[in-house]
Amino acid sequence: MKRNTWQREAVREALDDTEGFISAQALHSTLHASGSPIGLATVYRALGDLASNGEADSLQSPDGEALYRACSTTGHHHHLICRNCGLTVEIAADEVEAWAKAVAAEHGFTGAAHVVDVFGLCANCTLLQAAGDTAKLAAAQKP
Amino acid sequence: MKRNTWQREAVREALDDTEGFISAQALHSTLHASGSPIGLATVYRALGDLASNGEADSLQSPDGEALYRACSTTGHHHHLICRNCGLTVEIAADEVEAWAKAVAAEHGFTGAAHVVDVFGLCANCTLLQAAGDTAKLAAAQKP
DNA sequence: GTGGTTTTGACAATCATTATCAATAAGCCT
DNA sequence: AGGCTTATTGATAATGATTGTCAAAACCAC
Ligand SMILES: [Zn+2]
Ligand SMILES: [Zn+2]
Ligand SMILES: [Zn+2]
Ligand SMILES: [Zn+2]
Repeated sequence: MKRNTWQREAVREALDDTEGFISAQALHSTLHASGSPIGLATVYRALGDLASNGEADSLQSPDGEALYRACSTTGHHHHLICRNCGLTVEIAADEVEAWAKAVAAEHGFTGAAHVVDVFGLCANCTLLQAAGDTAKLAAAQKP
Repeated sequence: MKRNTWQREAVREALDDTEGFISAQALHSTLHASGSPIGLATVYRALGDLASNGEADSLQSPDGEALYRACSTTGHHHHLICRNCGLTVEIAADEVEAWAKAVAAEHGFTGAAHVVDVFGLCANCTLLQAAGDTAKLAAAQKP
């Protein structure tokens, strides 16, 4: 049977307190920084479980790292992510869902799943960059 | 200046001879198997260069491995990929391009790029699976 | 051909993630 | 509350992909 531990709850809360997507490593650092003695392997396991349960969304960063996020939207959706500060917007796109389904069917593919993410610079980070304010840009940068 | 070496050409040709997406490691194995003494680091570098030049497409596999492919379509496009045998179909989708651009603009994001891939079981692999022919399924499986 | 510069490749180093496995602690029963 | 069974934890080792290093080899313009 599945047991409730403070570790799992700590990971869930830390993820809730995080605005954008975050890696297992970074979340572990955050937890440690706030005094939690939770182990790294446990963070990996908890995040994996949350993702399986659908309580967290996960995606691969452009450089191949797995990132997680506790999304407010419960159903299937996609993300618009700032590549500097990590700010994330949840996007529902029935249009894209239909397209993905149609494309797979058209070519005889079954059991189709899709990966759809948009990465860019959010309005704020764009301003900072335009102003050449590298200091603030770096400060806003996600870990 | 950029120099021409048989190694780079070997990687380009090996990639051309590969039907679906392939990892650097797998391509290196393939090359070795066909008698080439090319080094692993060189394969990584060559694939990275090809991807930068736009001569190859790259994407992150669901488990975070970087995969490469020499696509016939020159322009921007996306992929429908069999998760068993690697069979890949190139897909142009103006609809999705427009959507991605609109979504980014709507939220004030700039310099937007997008990741759009569809994974599924191709018609052939679907048949094999339906027939419970695990042997052939495994045989068709990509390395 | 020669020489300056780029590229290669064996190997070490890094980084994320997973496997181990003994010690711990949840939940259940009494 | 105390004890038992077993899922869970966490320190650490192991794995696997990718990148860094740097001396030796290969290109190419002259
Ligand atoms: Zn931002
Ligand atoms: Zn979708
Ligand atoms: Zn297939
Ligand atoms: Zn596109």
